[in-house]
Amino acid sequence: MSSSPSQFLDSGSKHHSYCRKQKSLGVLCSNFVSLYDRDGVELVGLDYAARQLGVERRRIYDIVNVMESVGVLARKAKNKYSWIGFSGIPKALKELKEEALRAISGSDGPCEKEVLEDEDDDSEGQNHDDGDEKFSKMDNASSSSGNHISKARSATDNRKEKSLGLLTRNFVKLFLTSDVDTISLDEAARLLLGDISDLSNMRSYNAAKVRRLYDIANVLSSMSLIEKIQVEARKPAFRWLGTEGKPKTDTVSKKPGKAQMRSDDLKECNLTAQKQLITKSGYVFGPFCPAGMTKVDGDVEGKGERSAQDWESLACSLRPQYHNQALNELFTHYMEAWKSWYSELAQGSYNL
DNA sequence: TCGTCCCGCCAAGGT
DNA sequence: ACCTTGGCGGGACGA
Repeated sequence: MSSSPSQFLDSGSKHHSYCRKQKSLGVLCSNFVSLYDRDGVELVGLDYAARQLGVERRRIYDIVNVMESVGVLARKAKNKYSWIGFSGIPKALKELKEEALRAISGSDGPCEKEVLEDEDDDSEGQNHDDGDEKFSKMDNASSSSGNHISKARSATDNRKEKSLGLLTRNFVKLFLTSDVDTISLDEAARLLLGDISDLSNMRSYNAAKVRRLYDIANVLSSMSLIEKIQVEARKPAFRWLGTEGKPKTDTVSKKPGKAQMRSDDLKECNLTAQKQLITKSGYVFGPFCPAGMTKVDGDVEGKGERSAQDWESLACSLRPQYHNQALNELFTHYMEAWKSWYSELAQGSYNL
């Protein structure tokens, strides 16, 4: 199923072996964004996306889930999402924050447990996250500290509690409600960790969650909502950039917020180039040329056909820097791919 | 060595 | 019954 040639990933892979980096969720997310973040795009078809990006559908779910959690996408129907774009992030974050604050204030009882929206929220999982006052109480979906109380939660709840989307929201809430903008992986894992009651399983459970955290972090950082930093050896952490991590439509070069002016690595960031690549939503991203951009598959997606020239000039003149070095390197690769693709296009008809 | 995280199995949920 | 969704963790990759 993933055999369809990916214009994104395979363009240059014919000659060499497998490269793990090319397959990363972060890169995939970037490509996904490139594919959809343009004028006229309203619907996102999972199949189409998977085909275009040359990945199996399963990967699309991962991306879509975290993107939906931060308001970039909204599920419309089976296989269909509507593209809201980065402009939807502020609102989503606001809601998340309110939700989290409400939980903290515990307006109604103990700590409100995670909203299993569409669910009748049957139990009153109070959470017991021991002592991290600097972080708000996270609604530990699965916490159910009172291993006695809701022991027998429905399988559905159970499943939802562990969803990538929920984990993403909780992860984001950590930042939104705490007074720090950096959280170590350890901390995040611990705070988002569910059931601590069973120590025997804790290790593997935690490990599994950490894996998800990596997934989430990759997607979020590829959207510049967070960035991964290294506090100390072997102690990765995530820094919150939020909506300030990227310029908004009309505030491209406005005064940076706390997060925007991150030091070192970000300093590297080529803001000049970024300014030139503002999408309709004001988001800045790498000009990976999404195959299919010139051709609008009958499938809803991208009515935004834009002249190849536009893209070419973008590709030639811009060279955005990613916080993620891997992305940076990869970008170089894509530039090559782009060039060859474009020359092919220039020569003859390039039919997708 | 060990942090990172791809990959795909397979179960739950939906139609 | 078949399809979609997505949890999950083995194990490969890379620093």
